[in-house]
Amino acid sequence: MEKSEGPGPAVEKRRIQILEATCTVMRKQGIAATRVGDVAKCLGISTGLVHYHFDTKDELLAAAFRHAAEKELEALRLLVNTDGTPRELLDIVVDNFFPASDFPSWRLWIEGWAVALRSESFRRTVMELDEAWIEVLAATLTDGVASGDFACVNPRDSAWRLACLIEGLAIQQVAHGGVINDVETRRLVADAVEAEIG
Amino acid sequence: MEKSEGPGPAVEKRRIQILEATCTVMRKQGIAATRVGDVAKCLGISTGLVHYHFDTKDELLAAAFRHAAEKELEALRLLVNTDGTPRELLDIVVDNFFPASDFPSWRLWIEGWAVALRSESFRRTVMELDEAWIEVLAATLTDGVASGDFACVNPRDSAWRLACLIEGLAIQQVAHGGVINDVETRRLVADAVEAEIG
DNA sequence: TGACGAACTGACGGGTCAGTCAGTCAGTCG
DNA sequence: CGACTGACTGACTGACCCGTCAGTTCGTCA
Repeated sequence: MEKSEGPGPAVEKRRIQILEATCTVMRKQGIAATRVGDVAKCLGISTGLVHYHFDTKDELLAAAFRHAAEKELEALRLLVNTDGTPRELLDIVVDNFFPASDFPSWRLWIEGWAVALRSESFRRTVMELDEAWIEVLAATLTDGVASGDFACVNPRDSAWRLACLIEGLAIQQVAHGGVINDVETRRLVADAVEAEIG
Repeated sequence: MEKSEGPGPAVEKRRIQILEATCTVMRKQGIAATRVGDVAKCLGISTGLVHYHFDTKDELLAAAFRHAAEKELEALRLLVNTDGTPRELLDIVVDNFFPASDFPSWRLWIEGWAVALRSESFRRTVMELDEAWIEVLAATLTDGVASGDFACVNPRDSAWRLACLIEGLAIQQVAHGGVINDVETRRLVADAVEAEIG
C-alpha cells in the first residue's frame, strides 16, 4: 500500500499534457470558444478521459490558465535573476511585459480578465498572477532606488502605474487591432519609464 | 407610398427599447451569458420579435454595446461643454473615466475588449468609442496647454498615457475585485495627472 | 367593408456540447 | 493463474438556445 503519496507520475504527466493542450486551444480559439472536445481531439484522446482528470470544464480552463501564467512568470523571474545594471534589468522586465513581445499571451490575459468578472476561480488566479507580475517590476525599481540608479519617489506606486499603463496600451493595441502602432507604444512607455525613474 | 423615408418612429422606438433591455441584461449577466430569451423576457415580448428587429444575436449585442457607449460618451461631452477652468474640466473628465464612478460600465468594457478579439463588429465599435473617449481627454489637455494652464510636452501623448493608465487600473480594481482600494487608485491617478500637466 | 401588410406570437426544428456510464484493456499483486 | 484496479473509450443523454415559420392581430387605405 503506497497510496498515500498521491497520484503517480504517469497521471501527473497526463494532467500536464491535457493542460498544455488546453492552453494551445485557448490561444487559438479563445477561452470562451474552447470545447472539451477540441482539447481531446488535440491530443487524440476521448472526451471521457479529459473528464476523468478534470471534473468540470471550468476547473480545466482555470487550471490551464494558471499553468500558462505560472510558466511565463517563472521565465520572467529567470530572466531577471541575471547580473546586470538596474537599468538593464528594468528594460528586460518592461520588454517582457510588452504587448508586441507576445500577442497571444495578451489575448489570453484580456479574455482572462473578462472571465474573472464571473468566475471565482479565474478571479483568484488572474489576481494572484497579475500581482506577482507587478511585484517583479516593483522589486526591480526598489533595487534601482537602493543602488541610487533610479530616483522614484515611491517605487511601488511607480510599478503599479507602469504596469497599468502597459496593460492599457496592450488593450489598445491588441483588442483594437493596432490603432496605435508599435513604435508609438514603445515611445509612450519609454517616456513614462523615464518620468518615473527621474 | 411614403416608404422611402425608412422605418417609422414606432419601429425605431421598439428597436431602442430592445437595445436598452439588452444593455440591462448584459450589465447583469455579462455579454457572453446574455440570451435572446432573456432580453425578450425582460420586455415581456417573444423571442421572435427580437429577431424581427435584429437578424442575429451578434448584431443585437454589438448594436446594444454601441448604443450604451454612445450614450455615455454623449453624457461626458455634455459635462465638458460647460464653462470652467481647464483644471476643473480635466477633473470632470478624469472623474468620469474613473473605475469607481460606474463599475457596471467598466465591467461591460472589459468584456467588450475580450469579445472584440473575435468579433469584427465589436472590434470596430470598441475601437471607435475608445478613441472618441481619449479624444475628449486630449482636447481638454490641448485647451489647457493653449491657455497656459498645463505644461504638457505633448498633450496627445499625455492623453493616451492617462487613458491607458486608468484603463489598467480599472482592470486591477474591477476584475480583481478590489486588490487595490479606491483611495490608492485615486492617488495613483492624481499623481500621474500632476506629472503630466506639471 | 374588405384587402393588405406590418408588428407580433409561440411552438418547434436542429445543432451544439458538457458530462455520464457501461464496458475494454493492460498491468499488478497474491 | 485469476482477481482486481486504474486508465481509457466512445456512444449516449439531457439541456440549452438560436433562428424559423405558420399563423394571429390590428391599423390603414381603397
